[in-house]
Amino acid sequence: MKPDHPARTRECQTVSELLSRIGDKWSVLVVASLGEGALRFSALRRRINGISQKMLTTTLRSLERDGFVTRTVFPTTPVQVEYQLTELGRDLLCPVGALAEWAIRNQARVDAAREKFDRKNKPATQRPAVPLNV
Amino acid sequence: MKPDHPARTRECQTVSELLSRIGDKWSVLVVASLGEGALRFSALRRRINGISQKMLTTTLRSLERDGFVTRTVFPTTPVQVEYQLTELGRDLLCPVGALAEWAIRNQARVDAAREKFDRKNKPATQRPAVPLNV
DNA sequence: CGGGATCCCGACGGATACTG
DNA sequence: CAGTATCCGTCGGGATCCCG
Repeated sequence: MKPDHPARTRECQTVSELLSRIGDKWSVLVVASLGEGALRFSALRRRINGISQKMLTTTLRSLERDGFVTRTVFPTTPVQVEYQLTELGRDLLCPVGALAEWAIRNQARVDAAREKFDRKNKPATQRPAVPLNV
Repeated sequence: MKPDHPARTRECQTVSELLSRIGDKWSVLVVASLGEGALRFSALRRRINGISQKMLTTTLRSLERDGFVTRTVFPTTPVQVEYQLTELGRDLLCPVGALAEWAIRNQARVDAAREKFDRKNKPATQRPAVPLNV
């Protein structure tokens, strides 16, 4: 296939769309947390550490919709809800894991590049912190 | 390392942060477009197809800051600016490519899951399309 | 040509309160 | 316990105009 083949563009958009979904603030953390086994709502929330219950719900719904997790309700009192990766979800963990390794290995390089860029271009972007008491 | 080792959490956050950056609307498309060689601003904009000049600028600045692309200005009249992947940027293309392949291979599965979910849960979320001429 | 500066709007996401 | 509902601020991102 030619580098600038039309289909190439569509494929990139497909990737873009996937990244738009799992590239949000919490999806990857949720999927990774479920990577080692099923978890209940509260357990997930405790494990993820900064997530609000609203965003956990939203994220789980989205992942369920896309077929990455299943949601099982146990009609106890009070209710228990268990979340678990589907086979598609576990499958997704592979390429995401590769990206994860890359991110961990190259984090220092990115940080260094960023510092260098900031030092060079915008030493003046510093906030006055407090504009005094006018 | 234990599955719930504290460092595990930090690593996931690192991955989350990377995804937050390249998971935006255009970064991957830009990086992919530059994957086959350097391009000028206008060429990039023509190639990407729906991007505004503001977002192309913003995205390129961000990628430059993180050390993924270089920006070279040719002081002709009018100016020419060429963008090119760094070694870090080309390196990033590997895991992203893996994710890309996954997205392309499993697109149908995700779409199917989504349709199924929507049919089951929300047949009423359909928009009125056009609210008539009030 | 390659942007910078503004305006504007909708989506994302946090905080809080309430419910089955 | 596992949400839903509401309010609200922030930010992404498009449109438009201008500039060296």
